[in-house]
Amino acid sequence: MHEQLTKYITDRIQLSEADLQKVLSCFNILKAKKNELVGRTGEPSRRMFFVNKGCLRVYFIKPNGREATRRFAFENSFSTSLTSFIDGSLLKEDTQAIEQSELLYTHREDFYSLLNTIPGWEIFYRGFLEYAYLTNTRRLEDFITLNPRERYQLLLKENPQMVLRLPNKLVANYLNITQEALSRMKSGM
Amino acid sequence: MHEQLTKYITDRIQLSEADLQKVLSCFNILKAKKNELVGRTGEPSRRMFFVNKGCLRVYFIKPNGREATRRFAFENSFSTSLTSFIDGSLLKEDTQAIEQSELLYTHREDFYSLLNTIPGWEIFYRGFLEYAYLTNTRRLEDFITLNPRERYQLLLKENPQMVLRLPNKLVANYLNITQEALSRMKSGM
DNA sequence: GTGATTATTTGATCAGGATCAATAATATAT
DNA sequence: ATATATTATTGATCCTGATCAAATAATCAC
Repeated sequence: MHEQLTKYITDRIQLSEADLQKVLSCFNILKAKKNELVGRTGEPSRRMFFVNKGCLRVYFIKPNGREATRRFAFENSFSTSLTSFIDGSLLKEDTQAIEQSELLYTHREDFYSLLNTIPGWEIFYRGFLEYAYLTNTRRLEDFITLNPRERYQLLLKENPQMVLRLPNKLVANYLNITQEALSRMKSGM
Repeated sequence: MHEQLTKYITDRIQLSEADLQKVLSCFNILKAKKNELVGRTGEPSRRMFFVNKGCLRVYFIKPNGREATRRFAFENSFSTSLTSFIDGSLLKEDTQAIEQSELLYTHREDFYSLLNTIPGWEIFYRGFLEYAYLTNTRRLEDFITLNPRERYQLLLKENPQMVLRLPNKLVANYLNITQEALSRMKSGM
């Protein structure tokens, strides 16, 4: 059950067998049904998820009441509502399993205690933060430099599986365009 | 010369006097003239700046040849081209002193060696990364949820000194709108 | 201080994508 | 399997902010 997570971690940092077991013991299993929310706005629980199978979607509600997708997390990736995870505040986003999913999760408190007890874990978290920053920066840059059509073409080029795997509605939402506009783009107009 | 930096650091982490001196000794002084570039796209040098006085602007060139402002850094804040600082790659952005400025800087190599030699420094950097992530996330959210007019109004509300201090051209660029549009917004249409 | 450059304002036009509406296709539940 | 709900497509219209252009105003360099 923890093989994928083990590989993910040991690919990134070096840990003694004992420390690795200590880390793994902080992760619990959670099976989520399609469309189930595993994190809800306003909840105090901040969990860090690792996706074994399936897909998570983090989104928030815009002032106009519509949803805005923050990101997707597919197999073998970590996902959390990082803004709340960082400062311990209540969740400001929902996290939804958009497919039937198999997740591992650790509570914020356990995660942070690992930072103090396992030397390598600070490096792991640093790497996580750096990667999160890079990803975010790239996404912001895409919004600043590209129009909707160009954003779609970039996604298609760099993440074709996302376009294939997800319903139009979610792809459009992630690109911050209407599904009508995406539909027209796909049909090549 | 290092008083502001000392305060900035000691407000955030606890350091022995010896460690503090070790940190401070890594920072050099740089006076920059208005419009001078203190970091250029393609350069190998990755420096972390602390603004004692003046203002830095980080920007990159869009595919269409125009500039896009990543952020401004005013007095008492750190600034670096973080994407290159993180992975050691060549600079992908310019950093410009938009006013006559007084800067302290440390080289990436020195900064990273502090991470290994001074225990508290890892915490300092973690805080820096977390803050950078939060800032970036908020900015991305603004682009996703607000139209140009609303972005301007938000900036005016949350950062009025930025609108007052900077030329329209740069404010507009930061908001990713044309200066014509900003001019019309300011005149209240 | 004067000329030259750069920034701001104002006007006219245009286009991309949003919105609204209706239908068709899929997926879901019982 | 059928009914229901959700998602996708297509069409018509509209609106915001971009673009282009020209005139002023403000800065800068010498």
